[in-house]
Amino acid sequence: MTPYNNGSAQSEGGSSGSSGGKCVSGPDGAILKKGPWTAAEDHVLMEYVKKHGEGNWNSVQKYSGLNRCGKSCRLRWANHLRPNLKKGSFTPEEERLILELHAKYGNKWARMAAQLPGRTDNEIKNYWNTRVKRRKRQGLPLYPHDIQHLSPTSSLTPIIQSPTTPTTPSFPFQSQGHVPFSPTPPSHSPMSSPIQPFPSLTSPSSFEHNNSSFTFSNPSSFTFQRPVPVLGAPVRFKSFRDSNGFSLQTQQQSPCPPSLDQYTPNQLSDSGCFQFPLNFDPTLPQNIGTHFDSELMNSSETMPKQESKGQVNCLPEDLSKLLNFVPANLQAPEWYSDNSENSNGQCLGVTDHNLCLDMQHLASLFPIASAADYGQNPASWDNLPDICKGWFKNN
DNA sequence: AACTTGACCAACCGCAGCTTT
DNA sequence: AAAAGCTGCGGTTGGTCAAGT
Repeated sequence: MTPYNNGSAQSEGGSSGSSGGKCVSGPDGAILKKGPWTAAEDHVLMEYVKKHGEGNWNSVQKYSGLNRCGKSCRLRWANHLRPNLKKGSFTPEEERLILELHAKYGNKWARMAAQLPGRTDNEIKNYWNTRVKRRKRQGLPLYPHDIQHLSPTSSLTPIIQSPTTPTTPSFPFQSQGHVPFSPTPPSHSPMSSPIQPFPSLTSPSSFEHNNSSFTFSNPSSFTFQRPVPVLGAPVRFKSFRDSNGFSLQTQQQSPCPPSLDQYTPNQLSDSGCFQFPLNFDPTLPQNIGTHFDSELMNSSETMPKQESKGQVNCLPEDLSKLLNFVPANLQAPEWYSDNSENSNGQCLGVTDHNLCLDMQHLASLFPIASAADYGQNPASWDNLPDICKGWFKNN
């Protein structure tokens, strides 16, 4: 019945389940369960995450008694249990976006998912593979004509491939002197590449840094090269401390969320959630956008990974100032709100959408409050763009 | 009604990259 | 510097269901 044999397969090998391989047995040799999750298991996992936050997936079994390997727990959480997940079929807008993103990035599902709030890489991947199959059978091109130009293989040759074959296009033009545009740039770990140059929030109206541009036309309108999007998943940032002493931690180091006591009352809402301390004006014109320049983006995407490492510790001071308003123990990726409508609705405009994602991305870098609060705080992280507007307004 | 096919979905696997020891 | 551990990503597999034959 179930494709996942709970006995035989697990007896093979002796993997601890803590590495990237099969989840066959726990650290103590206990047989780990595979296959579909039960409601009870879901509940246990939910409770665990509420209590300890995300990360430390290999501890789930240890502390919750759940007989699942860490990988399985992470996957279950990311794809099914985490708040704000959208269920159901993709909307036409989402489908369109997927096409565009795939034309740009290739099979970078996580990257695409980062730009589709509430959607998981797995969903997108499944959707795409299904689409590939269908289009192939129908003899249709993968991309509509108006999107094909985005594709690096804009030769308009239908990119029909086996669904099991990576659909990452090749780049026949690269040898023809075109600007290399890799849809599958070097894969960046969310936090290994995080460090696209951050803008200096008090800098002159514009500047360039390395190959990226950041323009700052007025305090409430700016563009910057979006960082490499990340999945709304826990980040690998173990810790970070800037020159001002700001520290950033994930649950990996601090499984139990620290108390909020250390924050001033105006940093915490009644519900204990963080609020931006400045005079936040929700009526501020929605004129903060990102300048989404694929070429610029590209240039950074191809940045050697080593660079990012060096940049981790050189956040501009002004950004650090901004970040200082964000409690280090806040623990909430962008989806930490049970109001999906709200979350999605805040990212309506195309440009704001990008910014929103970026800010959510940024937000996801910071662990938020007690995880028990998630779902009760629709205004915690999803409003980071607005938070920034408030910041700009007051600076 | 039984069978086939396609779409959708959930979950596993292996690998790679990063962090920690 | 190397090994071990952890996490995330992309590819793949296989079950379920609905529509078609």
